[in-house]
Amino acid sequence: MVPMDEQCDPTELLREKGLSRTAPRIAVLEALIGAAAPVAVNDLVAEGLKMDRATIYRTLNTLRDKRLVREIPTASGTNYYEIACRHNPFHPHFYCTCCRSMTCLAPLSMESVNRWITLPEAFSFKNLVISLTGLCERCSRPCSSRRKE
Amino acid sequence: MVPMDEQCDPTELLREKGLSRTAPRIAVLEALIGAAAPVAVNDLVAEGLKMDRATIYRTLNTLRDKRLVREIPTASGTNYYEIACRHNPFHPHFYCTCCRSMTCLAPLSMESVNRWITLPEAFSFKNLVISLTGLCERCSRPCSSRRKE
DNA sequence: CAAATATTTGCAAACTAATTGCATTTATGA
DNA sequence: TCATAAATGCAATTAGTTTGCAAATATTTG
Repeated sequence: MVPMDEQCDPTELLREKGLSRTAPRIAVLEALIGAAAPVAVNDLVAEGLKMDRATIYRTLNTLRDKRLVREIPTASGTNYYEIACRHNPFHPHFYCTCCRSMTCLAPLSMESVNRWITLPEAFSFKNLVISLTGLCERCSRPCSSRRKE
Repeated sequence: MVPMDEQCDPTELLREKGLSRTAPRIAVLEALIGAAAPVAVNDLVAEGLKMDRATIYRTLNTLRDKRLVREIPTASGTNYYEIACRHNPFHPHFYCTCCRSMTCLAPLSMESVNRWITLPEAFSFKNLVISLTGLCERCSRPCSSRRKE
């Protein structure tokens, strides 16, 4: 949960990036700022976001391009999104293939990442994703008899 | 490109994992062993794999579950696959959002990964993916005027 | 080695996530 | 406040992947 202070004020974030402040954009940013972990578009709708799915997708793409949100793909085909302000520094994620929830792991400094991962020159880097998959605490308990793919 | 020796013989790999040796499974394994980088199902078909797409997807899922192949998701919604024998140790990938090609980066020892990424106990780990996105060498050249998303 | 059983494949249809075209609405800047 | 550019909603579409079921293939058993 990211505290909503001046660094994470939707209106301010949009202004800084030169994006127009529309109701949908502010609503999406607020939802992401209030989320405890990355969410999928379905989650946003389920949580009551009252706008067309196409608008949500377009908004998320815009915010991702401006680096206001991070996009985390999963092999199930669903992308997850989280706010990318300085109060939510880069970190790996854990995706539970059973309940399809995402958990944030401990933040990782970019220096340590750069120490281990080197990109050939001439490649222009844009984004990094580190994700683990498996079963979360709840779903790995023996009693739970759900999808274990 | 992985040399096709005894460690990477499709028939042998299937036997070790207790999977029946069917023509489609062998063909998919051969295609992956011969690939220089992770491929998507579309690539396999384009390269001449003569089997139903449903069978390719089912086969890849089976091989992934048995840890014979690694599955690498992308935010574009397409999954990529690579062989996971000992001649192809774990490594991060670079995905070019322009030409949609994947490049393998330098291998990373699991010890170093474990030094930086810790998973809470009670989570059962199954898979790790580290991927960078951006533009590859070719697509980042100024003359190329294609998708730069 | 042949028959019985279990597994896998191909085909068609279905499903999910995400994108797109276009008319309408909303935000911005003079 | 008005003119212009940008963003939204709706409906339709695309792309990737999965699923049910009958036919084919592999494995097991006698």
